[in-house]
Amino acid sequence: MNIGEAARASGVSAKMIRYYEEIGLIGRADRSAQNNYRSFDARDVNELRFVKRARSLGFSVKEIARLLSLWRDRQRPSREVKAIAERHIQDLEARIAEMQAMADTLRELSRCCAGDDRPDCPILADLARVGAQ
Amino acid sequence: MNIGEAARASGVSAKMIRYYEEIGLIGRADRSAQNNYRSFDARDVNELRFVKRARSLGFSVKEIARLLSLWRDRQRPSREVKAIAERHIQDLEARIAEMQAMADTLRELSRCCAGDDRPDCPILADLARVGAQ
DNA sequence: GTAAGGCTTCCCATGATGGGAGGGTCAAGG
DNA sequence: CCTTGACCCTCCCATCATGGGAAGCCTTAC
Repeated sequence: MNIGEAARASGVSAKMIRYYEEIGLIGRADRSAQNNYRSFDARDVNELRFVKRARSLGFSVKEIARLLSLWRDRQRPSREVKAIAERHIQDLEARIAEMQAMADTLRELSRCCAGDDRPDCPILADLARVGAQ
Repeated sequence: MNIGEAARASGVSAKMIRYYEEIGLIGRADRSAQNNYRSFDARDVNELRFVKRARSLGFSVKEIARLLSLWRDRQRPSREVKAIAERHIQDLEARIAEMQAMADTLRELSRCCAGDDRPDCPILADLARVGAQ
């Protein structure tokens, strides 16, 4: 299977497959001796799908590297996997809370803004406010 | 006022002040003829505080450029400011929803994971799952 | 034989931020 | 007068994951 087909089968772009290989997230693919094309098998595609799914859950490449190695290790303690997941959940929750606070503030400011032809604007007034940053 | 003092007064790092100047978000600061140091006044600091506050609400530099120009324009229609804010709120909401979905999925997987010495792990099982990406 | 499409590598850009090197400037104190 | 420390300057590099695009080789089909 060439890289294009592996990309289609896994949902990871050819560009990203090469990148993941370069940074060592996935192993170096075999090469055809004739044309130097990368060659993938079903195992590789499964690995790429794993990466794809983990990315879609927001894991960083670094976290995925760890998850992949735990996945390969039949003796892994599930504790370690769970710990990575929990840490990531906390990270997501923190970022969500931060953005939620931004959105709440903005909704309130927007609610108070007439949004017409007049120049008076509580949104700008808030941004220009001297106090609390 | 030198850049260090302006940084302290505005909460924007000296590094970022130079960057904002370079990309044209703020005007080029006057320079002392003697030593070529940038020179800031209260007006500049107010502008930097505006930028700082807008960044803390998650606006991109591009959006802030627009907000700054509306702020300077006494004839601005508040409609335009509100439109920018509303778009940004929607953007935030979309990103929050996305991260919320990730967190929900992960919480469920984590809840089902024993997190002990045994290798069985529904989190890895989900990542390795062949179906729906 | 040629055209299309796939593969290769290499370089560049993104967005906002920080780190650090190498070198000029200034003020205070010995 | 000289040193020291605290500024300031510019320039380059790194982050993180992703895509764009160029130049060039290979293969397949017509």
